[in-house]
Amino acid sequence: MAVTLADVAARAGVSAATVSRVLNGNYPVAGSTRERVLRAVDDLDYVVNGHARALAAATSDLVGVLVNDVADPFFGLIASAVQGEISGGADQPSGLPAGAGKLAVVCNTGGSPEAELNYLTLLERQRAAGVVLTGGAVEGTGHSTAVAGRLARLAASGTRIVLCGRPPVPELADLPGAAADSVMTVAFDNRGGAQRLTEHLLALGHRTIGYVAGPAERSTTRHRLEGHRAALAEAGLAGSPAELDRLTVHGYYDRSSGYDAALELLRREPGLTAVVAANDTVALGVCAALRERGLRIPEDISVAGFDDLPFSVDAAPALTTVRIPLQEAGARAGRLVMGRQAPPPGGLATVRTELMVRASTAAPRKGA
Amino acid sequence: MAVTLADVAARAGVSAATVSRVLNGNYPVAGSTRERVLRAVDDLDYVVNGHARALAAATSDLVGVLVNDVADPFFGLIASAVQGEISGGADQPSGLPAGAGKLAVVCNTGGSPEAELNYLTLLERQRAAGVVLTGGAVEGTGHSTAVAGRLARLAASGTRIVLCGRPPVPELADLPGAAADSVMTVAFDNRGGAQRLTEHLLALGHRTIGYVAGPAERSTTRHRLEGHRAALAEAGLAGSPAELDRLTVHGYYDRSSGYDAALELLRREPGLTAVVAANDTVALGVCAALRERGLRIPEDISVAGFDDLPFSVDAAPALTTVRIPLQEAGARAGRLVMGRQAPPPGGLATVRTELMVRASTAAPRKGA
DNA sequence: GCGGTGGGGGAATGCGCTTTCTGCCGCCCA
DNA sequence: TGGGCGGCAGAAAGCGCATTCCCCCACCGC
Repeated sequence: MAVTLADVAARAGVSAATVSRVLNGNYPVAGSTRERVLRAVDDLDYVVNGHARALAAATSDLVGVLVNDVADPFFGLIASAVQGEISGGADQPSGLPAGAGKLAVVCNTGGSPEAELNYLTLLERQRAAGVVLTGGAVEGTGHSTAVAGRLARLAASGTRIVLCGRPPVPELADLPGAAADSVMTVAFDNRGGAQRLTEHLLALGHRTIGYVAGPAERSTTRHRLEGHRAALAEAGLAGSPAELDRLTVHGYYDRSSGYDAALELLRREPGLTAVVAANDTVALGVCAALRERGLRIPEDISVAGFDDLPFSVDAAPALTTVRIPLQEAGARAGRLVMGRQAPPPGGLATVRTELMVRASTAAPRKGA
Repeated sequence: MAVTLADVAARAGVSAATVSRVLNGNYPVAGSTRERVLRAVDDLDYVVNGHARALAAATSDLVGVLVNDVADPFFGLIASAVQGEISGGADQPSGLPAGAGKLAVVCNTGGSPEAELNYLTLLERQRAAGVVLTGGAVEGTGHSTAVAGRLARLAASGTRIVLCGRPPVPELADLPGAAADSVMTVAFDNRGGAQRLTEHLLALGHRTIGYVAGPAERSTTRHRLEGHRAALAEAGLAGSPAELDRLTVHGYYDRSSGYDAALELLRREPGLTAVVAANDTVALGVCAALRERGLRIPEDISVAGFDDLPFSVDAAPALTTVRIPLQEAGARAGRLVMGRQAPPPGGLATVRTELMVRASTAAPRKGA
């Protein structure tokens, strides 16, 4: 049915080996022969069988990209950037001949640890050339150990691993031989960003700041919360753990969680003058809830987000937030996973975050 | 290095064939034998080689999803939904045994026709089980013919094809044999939605309506524009082609295009009372430009978008737009491409769009 | 003119798995 | 008791390609 190498060889009057060599260009072939082969390939509309090639050459042109949810711009931006890098450099996905580009397999884990593990297995099955893990790690349970195990096996079999926006995995630091070098991390400075954000609020005069955190078991949640509390502590506002927890509500990284959390915070502390959200999406939910309660932003209450997603600047009002250069981070992860860029020292690179002060934060009202 | 079927067979004291049968469960194997094999698999941490399997069985667990840009929520939402369906049903991506789920290969074409073609070749190379093409088609050039050709070949080789948010390809209607049934379309009613949107504006009393269209050669752009003009014509406001074109500016589907286009429209027609944008993202850019010009929305000028992306409700003001059930459409496309749902009659399903009237549109000022 | 040399091409092997095609064994029925 | 049959398992033939090894044939130097 399908056209095979042998068909092309027959038509060009050469052996299959020669066709293979022409296609891969890794062996000298006379110009005239090459031309005949190429013409035959064209005539027959031949397309190599990737599986056969992968099997014979023990290589793969797949790179897995694990994300919590592609529909979330945070991950979409990263995935897009990774994809741009791995599919044949800066320009278009390479044509037939070159083919240095690889295919991105985007895996939606939905934030589920089991799904993450399953996808890792699927990728191992496909002998993926590389894997990019994005989003915060799930901590606490045995999950991180399980992931570490899978990653170790992947790394051992030559798969390059890049953690993007996720802390390094200690278990992977001391892998035998070259495997250790194939695990790299592009981390975000969540802690520092969160700290600067809260410092900004404190500088404006806020003293009663609510915090809408993400799911408790995620590293991203923890780091941002730590940064927030570090700022509080430095300002001498640490308070008791109970007090801190009273002004902290956990939820998911989505709009409705922000909405619910804002209501809850208001119930716990009507004197709130500012709310920091886990991310911009959550912040939008917070704003919606506050507005429905008749509060004006930022006159009555300030709101801040995180990530600086594209829509944040168009929100009402424009959101004060912390910018993470997601596309740059994703691009870098893509280059690393492709082996096109030297690994950073220690295999760890941390991308800076930047405070973006906009219209959703202001000094609290005098009365407050 | 890697553990193979033979290793497992040896450890279990059976032949490779038996191991294969246990793993695939497509042949009777005695319970005790199965158990021994399973234990060996577990002991050895065996993971099948997907390429070898694909080669031998002439099947693949890859499904390509072509999008213009994953970072764009429009495509992210669709991709996410498709992905959810193909990776093992409603729940998590199937574990090791079942394995009915497939992997989604998300391909960012960046809207480039060549990239689209290249990806199609790459997917053919991987003998993809299915391909979902999203986003409007590029019309006019020879591109659609080229795409039709590639799709025809894919379909002929058993790959299921689903066009999502893209008009049917006429050349593919009369493929020989079963191939015709493997091409399906989930279209969006862009035309109808656009028409209802403009009718809404007309009903409010607007008579001078600017239109910020997408790239001229895309089918989506054309359909929305047609709907818009159909509404105008029905209201007896058709005007001359020149007049229509004067109030139409083309750009990309991004924020900055909307920004620039709004300025241009204002220059051409200061008396504008409403602007319809190609999509919500563009509408945001339009709003930003208008606001900078000191115009209030909707008091001075109304703005409408399209798609009803998640952020639209949180924009300032909340955007009037046309909702496309993207996740449902994507999920349907996913089911179709997996063969889990019977193809719609004629292979064509059209998803309805719904007018969402919100705060960005209102009656024009009396003076205008 | 002869052995040497090296560029170019073919034959054959194997990658790891699926899948006939056989074949063995124990059981039932005549 | 013997022929058959059903339930299982093994042997082996590929799937389509990359690659190693080998060979052939100019062409060169002596």
